[in-house]
Amino acid sequence: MKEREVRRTWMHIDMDMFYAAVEIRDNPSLKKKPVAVGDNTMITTTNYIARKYGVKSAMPGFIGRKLCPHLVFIKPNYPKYRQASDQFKRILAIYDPKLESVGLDEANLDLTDYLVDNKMDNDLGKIFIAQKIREQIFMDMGMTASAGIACNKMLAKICSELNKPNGQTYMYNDEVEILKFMMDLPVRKIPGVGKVNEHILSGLNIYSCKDLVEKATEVYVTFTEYAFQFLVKSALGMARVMHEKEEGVVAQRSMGVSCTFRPIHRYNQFREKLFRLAAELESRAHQNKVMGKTLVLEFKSFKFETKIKSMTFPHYLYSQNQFKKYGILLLNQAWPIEAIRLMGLRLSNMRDRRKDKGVKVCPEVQINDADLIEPPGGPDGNQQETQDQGDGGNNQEEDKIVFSDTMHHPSNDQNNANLDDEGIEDPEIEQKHDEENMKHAKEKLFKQKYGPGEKKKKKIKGEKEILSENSRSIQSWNNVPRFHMDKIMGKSEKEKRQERVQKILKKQNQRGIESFMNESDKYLSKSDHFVKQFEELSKIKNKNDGINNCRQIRNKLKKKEERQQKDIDSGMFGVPKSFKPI
DNA sequence: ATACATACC
DNA sequence: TACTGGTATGTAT
Repeated sequence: MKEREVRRTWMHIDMDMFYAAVEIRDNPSLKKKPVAVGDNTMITTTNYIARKYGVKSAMPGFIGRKLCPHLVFIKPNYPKYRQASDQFKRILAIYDPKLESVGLDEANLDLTDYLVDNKMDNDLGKIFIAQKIREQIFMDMGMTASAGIACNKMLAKICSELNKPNGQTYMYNDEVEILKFMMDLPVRKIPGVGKVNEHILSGLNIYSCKDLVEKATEVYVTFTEYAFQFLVKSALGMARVMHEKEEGVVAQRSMGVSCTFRPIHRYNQFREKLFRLAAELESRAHQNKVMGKTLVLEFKSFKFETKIKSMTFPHYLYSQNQFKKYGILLLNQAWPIEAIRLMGLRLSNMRDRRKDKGVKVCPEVQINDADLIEPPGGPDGNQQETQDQGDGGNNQEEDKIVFSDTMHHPSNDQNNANLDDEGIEDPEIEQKHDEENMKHAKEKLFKQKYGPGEKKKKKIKGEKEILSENSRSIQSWNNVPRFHMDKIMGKSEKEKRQERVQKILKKQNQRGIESFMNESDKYLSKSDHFVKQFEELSKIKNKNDGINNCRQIRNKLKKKEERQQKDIDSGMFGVPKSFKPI
């Protein structure tokens, strides 16, 4: 990554309580009432009156009602919000045609070009233009928005939160200002640092961005290179300054559907859900004119544990029958499964169907009785009941109805008639592709059962050093911070790392750290201090020390979690004990 | 390539 | 009674 870049201007703009605002606009009598968009199970948005009662988004509706008995619930109307969102984005596109949207109510704009073209590339111009955009939104839509203006996306986003609702915050493009601001900022405010990573950092006694920079060595040893760079750079207020995508169209990488229901456990029920999802996924894939090579089946158990089965095929899939047929393979692979409350089906490894005349396309397959045979393991996932009891007993029939109801070939769909002229190959080839896909799948399943015939050579993976431009977050650690001591024990590895530390300091963060040091006036020399700390840590020759350190942190986290669990169990937060599933 | 975890709205 | 759903992407194996 380059050095700190302060010459560009980004604005992050965010509609205030978007869904609720749309509803209030359409029904002004709601204006003075506490409003929640959502239902009894989940609230998606609330207005500021409801927020005064502590009713917030992502809160179950029944708790919201408890906190605020006269809360007005409104059923979400997503098409309406999408329409409003389009209008919002049309206004923004005047200022940056390449704007990046985040959900329906947020966007990142690179205002640099607009400001330069209009000879407004100065502090006043930037403040003025953000004001103007917000006014235009208010005039056209009757809704307010909040904005943050700064030299990069991350800072702009953080700033947009500071003056809500109907306000804006401008951050000067000045390194000292930025560092001053960042130092007191809790790490959680870094977009990409969520609950878990906040937790892990707290285990290292890191709470503010200042802590993060001061304890960079610990972070370096605890996290991967990639995450380390992300965290330290973010703490210094550095983030990407260029657009993620070159031109217009966003290349969506995966597409999926899922639904939540009362727990089910019978094979027939599973298959029924799968078939519904397949039909839904087909229509989505169709609308977006995409096909995909990888199919992912997701289950969420009654205990809220998520399981995933996925398979990549040699040929592209696009129709519900394909999703059903290959989805069954995934289902059978996972069977038996304990009772679940959610199932999802996702297509990834996607391509645009229209552009792929010569591409390998899986044919419209037929589903026959053989595909509907239950796998070994019985009709129940983990239950002992007999099949005739409960609401799932008659599912064989239900499946057939659902199946035939929704089954149709894409070519029957008038909207998409043109697709088939371009995308589909002749039936013989299609047949061949289906056979190849099946063969592929069977080989996979066989290998999985009996093990691979030949061991693959293990590839030595180079560590990811470059922070990808569109990355937002550090990802999973299995809930436990990993000490990578084993990696740095090897002499050459250690040397390499020390070199990297020097390099990071000299080439990337030096200016940032320098300013930081001047501010805090705590250290004599930036790199000396850093390297010294690193050497101290590297002295831990015994791997067990590293593991013990890791254990300490893990125990800390565990205890904290237990305490929180106790609070929940004891009925704090107004959450009934029965709320936690088993 | 597969499975899983985290994050964001 | 009752804690979403969709997309993206890092990490481990």
